[in-house]
Amino acid sequence: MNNMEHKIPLANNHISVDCVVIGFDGEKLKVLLVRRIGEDSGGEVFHDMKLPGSLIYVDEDLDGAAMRVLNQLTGLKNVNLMQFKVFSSKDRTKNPKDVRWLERAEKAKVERIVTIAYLSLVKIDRALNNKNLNNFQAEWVPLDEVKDLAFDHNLIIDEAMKFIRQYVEFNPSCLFDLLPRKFTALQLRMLYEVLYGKRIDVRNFHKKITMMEYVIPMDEYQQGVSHRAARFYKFDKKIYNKTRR
Amino acid sequence: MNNMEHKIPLANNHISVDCVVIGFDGEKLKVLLVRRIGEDSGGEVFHDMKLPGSLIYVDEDLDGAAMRVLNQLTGLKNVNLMQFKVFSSKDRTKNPKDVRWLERAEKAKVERIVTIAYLSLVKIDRALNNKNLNNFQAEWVPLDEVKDLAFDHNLIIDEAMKFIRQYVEFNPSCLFDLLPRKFTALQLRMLYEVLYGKRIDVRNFHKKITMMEYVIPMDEYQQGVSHRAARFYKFDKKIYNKTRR
DNA sequence: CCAAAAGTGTTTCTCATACACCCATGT
DNA sequence: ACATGGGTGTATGAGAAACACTTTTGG
Repeated sequence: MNNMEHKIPLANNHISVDCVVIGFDGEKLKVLLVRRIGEDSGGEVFHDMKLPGSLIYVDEDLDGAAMRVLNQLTGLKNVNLMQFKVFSSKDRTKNPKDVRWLERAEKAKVERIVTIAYLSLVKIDRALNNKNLNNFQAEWVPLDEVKDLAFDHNLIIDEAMKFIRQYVEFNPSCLFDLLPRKFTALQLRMLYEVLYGKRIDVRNFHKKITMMEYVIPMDEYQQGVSHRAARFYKFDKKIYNKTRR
Repeated sequence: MNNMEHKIPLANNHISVDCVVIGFDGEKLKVLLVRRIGEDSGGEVFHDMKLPGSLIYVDEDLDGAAMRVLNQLTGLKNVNLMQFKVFSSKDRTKNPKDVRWLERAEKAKVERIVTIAYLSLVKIDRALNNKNLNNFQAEWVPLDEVKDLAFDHNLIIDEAMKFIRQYVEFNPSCLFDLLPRKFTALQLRMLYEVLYGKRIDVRNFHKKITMMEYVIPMDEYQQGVSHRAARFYKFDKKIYNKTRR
């Protein structure tokens, strides 16, 4: 691929995808993790968590592999998957726990795995209670309760969050991927607050919503709440796309 | 790497890095390309251009490989290299020209090459007239004169430009990587104009410069120009880093 | 003195921020 | 009636944008 001097190219690389799937429950951001069962050096069984991921197969490209992982897990299709970073450090597989687990899982010695990290923002209610979540022992874990994960998956999540914050600025529509189809102003505001880690003034926020022509106030209100019912809003993708040209 | 059903993982992947090296000559953006010599289906020799790149070697990670490519070519060290996107589509190596060239260059059948694209912004004057540029038959090509390149390298350059525009917003200091150490207001303005593809009002721009505390006016002026001499400015990284906390 | 580019101020508008009270509903 | 969260308007300041003329220098 180059006309430089030739040394030994790295053959037999392993390429994987890992998916950071983020949901929002109206209060907190959650990440979708799958359970991993392994044995430590003393032969003791341990449980921990990891990001859903997979090596890539011969008949698919990276986007396809990420899509497959996400679909198997959540049953969701047509979600927006964004490739946001590659992790290729040699010591991402240096932990003996991880090495042992890998060699059992892949039945081969693994030198290094280059992983392409994907981010997806999903409606947590649509991806919840799916039987596949049980099959894969998957769980929604609040971001602030994520423990030590396999490999460098904690790092990958951190980078994903940095990416989202930047991405939202340029493409605010992705926020609505996290919210139910009908949502209240409070939900949207909480989402902003939790993403940027600071409080937002309620009145200014209502003005902001009013100025977003693609956030449509509905004639529908909350029901059965023990206080004034909040109005529902919906996101209009067509209007959004128009106003963004 | 996963606990999903197992199909055949893709072994023997090839992983490469490709570097989009951008320079600015005071008027236009240029990209560093290397010449490629191949044979078409009729056995005729053809010349075209490609991005500098390389497969990765066993003893290096991706950032290291990108660094090596850039250093061999330009002699530059300690430049800021940003990994900005992965290209993994199967048909990025579908052009018969490219297939033939690859098989000759790598002396093996190549199914697919996943490439990690890097972006680097450099001072064109420091990386010009380097003897290595001749050794590798490298050339600075104005962005608007780039012809059909090997593989999907045109696409990679397009994506690189999108990336820069976003990146500048968050990290304006990278603009000064493109300019000489001493630069005029015009040069800086042209850089903005060419990046965003629109004209900027001169007076407003001077105000903008004044407000950027990290752009220091010098007591030095242009010499030997047939009109009023422009003042030189310099970029102060220390001040920049302070004002960004 | 002419050509060519450098440099300079004021006004206007938009947008972000700060801030406090009344409204609707269920218990 | 009260507790709970929903919803509203105004005033201020900062930064972006529009706009035209004078200055310096070499030829």
